[in-house]
Amino acid sequence: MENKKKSTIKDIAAVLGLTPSAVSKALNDHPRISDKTKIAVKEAAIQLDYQPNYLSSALRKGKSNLVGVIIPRVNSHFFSSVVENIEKVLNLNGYNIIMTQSNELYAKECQEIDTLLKIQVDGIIASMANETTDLEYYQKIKSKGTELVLFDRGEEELNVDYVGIDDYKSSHLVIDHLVSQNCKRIAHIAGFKHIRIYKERIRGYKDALEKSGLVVQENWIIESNLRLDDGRRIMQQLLDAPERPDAVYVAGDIAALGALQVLLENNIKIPEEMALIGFSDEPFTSLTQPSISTVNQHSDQIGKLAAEAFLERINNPNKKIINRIILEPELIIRQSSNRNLK
Amino acid sequence: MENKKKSTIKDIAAVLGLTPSAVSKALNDHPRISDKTKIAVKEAAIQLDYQPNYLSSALRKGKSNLVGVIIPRVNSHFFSSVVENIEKVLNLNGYNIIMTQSNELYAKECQEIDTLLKIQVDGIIASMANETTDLEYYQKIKSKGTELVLFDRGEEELNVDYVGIDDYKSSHLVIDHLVSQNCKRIAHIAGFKHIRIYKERIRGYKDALEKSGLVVQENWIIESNLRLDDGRRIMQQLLDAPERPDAVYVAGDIAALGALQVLLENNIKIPEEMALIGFSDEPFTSLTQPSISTVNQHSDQIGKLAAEAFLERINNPNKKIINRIILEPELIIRQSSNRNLK
DNA sequence: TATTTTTGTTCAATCGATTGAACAAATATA
DNA sequence: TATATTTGTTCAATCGATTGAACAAAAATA
Repeated sequence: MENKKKSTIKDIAAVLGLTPSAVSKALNDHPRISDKTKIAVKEAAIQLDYQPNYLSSALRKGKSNLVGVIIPRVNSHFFSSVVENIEKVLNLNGYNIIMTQSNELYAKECQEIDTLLKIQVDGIIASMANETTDLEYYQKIKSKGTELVLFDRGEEELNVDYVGIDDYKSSHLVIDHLVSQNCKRIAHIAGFKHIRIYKERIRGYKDALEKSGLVVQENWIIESNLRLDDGRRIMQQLLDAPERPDAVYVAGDIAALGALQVLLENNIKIPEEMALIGFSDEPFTSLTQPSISTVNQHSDQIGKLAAEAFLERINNPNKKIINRIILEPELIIRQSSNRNLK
Repeated sequence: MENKKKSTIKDIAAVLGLTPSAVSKALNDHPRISDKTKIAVKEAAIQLDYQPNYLSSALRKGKSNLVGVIIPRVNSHFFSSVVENIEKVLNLNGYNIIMTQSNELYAKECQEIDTLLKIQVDGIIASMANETTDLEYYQKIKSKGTELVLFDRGEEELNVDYVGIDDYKSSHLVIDHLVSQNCKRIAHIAGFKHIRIYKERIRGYKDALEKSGLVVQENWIIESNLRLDDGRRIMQQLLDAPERPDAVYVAGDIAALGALQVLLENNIKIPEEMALIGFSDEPFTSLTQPSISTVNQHSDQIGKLAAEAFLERINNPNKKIINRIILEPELIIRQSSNRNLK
């Protein structure tokens, strides 16, 4: 049962009376090898169930054909969909991916980067953890000569290819819609300002309010980790405040779900008394009662484009231009903010 | 900025006037190397920012120190928690893990196995996809001499180490509890019978009913993929039937959530008119209104034990005994089945 | 002093595949 | 026929680290 002897090019060579190098060249379609030999070698390879030794060829070629993907967490539809699409594109191009998650922790992220560099991946495609402010480890990736592409959460200072959506514009879509629904007092459950995407959403929120002639109240911009509990806690806080908002724009769907729970528990009418909008178009937003309006980030496109950016770079190592691909956000209007529908 | 030259043992040797082999031995604490040399080598290694080349040592030693983990899907608390704990234990022992997901698809699972074998992982820890009935690919892992440990979803015929819970007993806990709540007509939204764990849950369900003197109705055992929609569809079906059950035991939490949604939409009183119990203790079960009773599978323990089983085996390659570790399930009683509380 | 043992290091082969150079044979050209 | 070109294969070095054997020097024993 146990057939542990893996065959090598040496074995094939022995069978056919050739040298290992001839076999190697035949398998790699070297022009100087005759078609007759190539066919014979390839048949023998199948006969012997030959599998190339990845380690040795990677060592020799200085190329592993492995790409590391680092995401904050995996149980989010957005991130797992991005990874799925990265994988799809890279597999077609002979690469395999290694997926790791930082769990939003800087220390874990550093450890994952070290592991990936150790196994000598050809590149890393990453979205940064919430905690990450020190970019030293990302510099390290570049200084080792490993390709780096960031998506969604990425900082401009790193000067690497980036794929994401226009967060500033997303906020405009959200606020304009809420204003059209006649909302006047719009609060924002925000992500942390030190992360670029959340900073942009806050900036867009403020500018869009001013554009519509509404006043920006600083105490209605509340930063958090955007976990379920954060959404619950902050929504309760908003309800308890002397002046209640009549709409809440949450920078993440999970926190929006928490907010929704609190609203339901307090028998607040949605969207009449309070409109609610989330961010990311997680699948559950269409399943809740009422369903939650949200912003579609085009996770499939992001994954595809990030993978292509990596391929582009690995195939043109001395390319100097940095690509920043910014996709158009799309507002998905559901029950939680649509006063006309009800 | 770009400091691409990675240093090797050769560089260290050159600096100290030694040979590469002396350096290698010094770094690996070979007994025949003097302490003086060891210290000098290790200092030079730090000075030169030396990182061992994983590929070359893996090639030479025939050992990658990489373990592949295959799970059906990653956006489930149970699986991601198992992976987290596998990683924790293995990292401490000098291994790194590569996590992949099958998305419950047999074809994807085969592809992932091929990838993992290609990068020559030292072992694979896996939970099988729902679709998988053909065990050929798992045989392949073993025949290549790669260690294999299964958890949760695993088949006995494969004859490999396994970690899971006692599914038969779980059903007894569930049914006994429902009976104690005075439920008489208990339906079972089941997983597919061809998968051992679901078969066991069904067997336990039947036996427990009989033990309590209740009649087993075959049309109240409905197999499915246990997705959210399956739960919704089947619950609706049960509500529309001439005789309604007064309790439903669902073999998965996601499907239980679907069932709960339908019950709420139909204004059925829970647990008075209908009690509901899920399986896996996914975090959301405690967040719903009402919260869902469920079975705790000890994901942390499973991950830890699976990793330890792998280590045990890799350290004793000629060990013949197969370990089957079966953990005790724990019933978590929440609002959806506790008639006394309300 | 001669011989054995211990210690510290170097030598050389190895893991498996790749690749430019070298070489011989076959074919084409002058 | 002599020379140039093309074709098919082998040779040998290489990627970087590891490891048993060999060797020389130092220390211990007879």
